[in-house]
Amino acid sequence: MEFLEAPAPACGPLLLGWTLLLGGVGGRIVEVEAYDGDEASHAFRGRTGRNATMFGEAGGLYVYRSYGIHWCANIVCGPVGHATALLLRALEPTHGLDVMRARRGLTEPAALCSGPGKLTEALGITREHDGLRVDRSPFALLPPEAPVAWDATVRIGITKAVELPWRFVERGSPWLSRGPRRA
DNA sequence: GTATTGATCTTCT
DNA sequence: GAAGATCAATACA
Repeated sequence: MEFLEAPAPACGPLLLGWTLLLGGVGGRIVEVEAYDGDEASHAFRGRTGRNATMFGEAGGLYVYRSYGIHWCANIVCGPVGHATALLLRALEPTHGLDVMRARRGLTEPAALCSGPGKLTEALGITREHDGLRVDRSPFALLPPEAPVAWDATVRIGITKAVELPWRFVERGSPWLSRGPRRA
């Protein structure tokens, strides 16, 4: 996990293929977005109550409420105080499929974790997990078994700094979030 | 198939 | 008081 000490845009491709588990439930990371001091970052205007976790150690989990309905989870990168993080946008479900299906009320595996709000619901991530480390219980972060081929595209769902190519996806993965357009 | 909108709440201005 | 790193349902072609 030493690679997380770098700013998020450099960490992004390296995080693809890792397996994130919460209580033994989760999957391979196939889509992330980097935020690093740009206008779309929650930390753009400095430290606040909400984004305090982003200013902490690399490997921490920054969880926030999105649109009043969903939770979104980031893995904090960079040196302490840099406030750079990777938004988890999609997982390939590999562990605890039955649990995730029950939480999401679905039978369709392709829709279990194909979006930031979906994967937090599937894993059961909430505000309680804000500030916890992804490499310690109840979380686990397992390295990729093989190198991952990836592409960089523009980020999704934001209104500022739209042009930065800071969305990283596993090439050809069928588990990606939908977004306005595919990569 | 694509486009539009409602749900619902925390945070910051 | 407005905006927002979303999702799912509905409306239209």
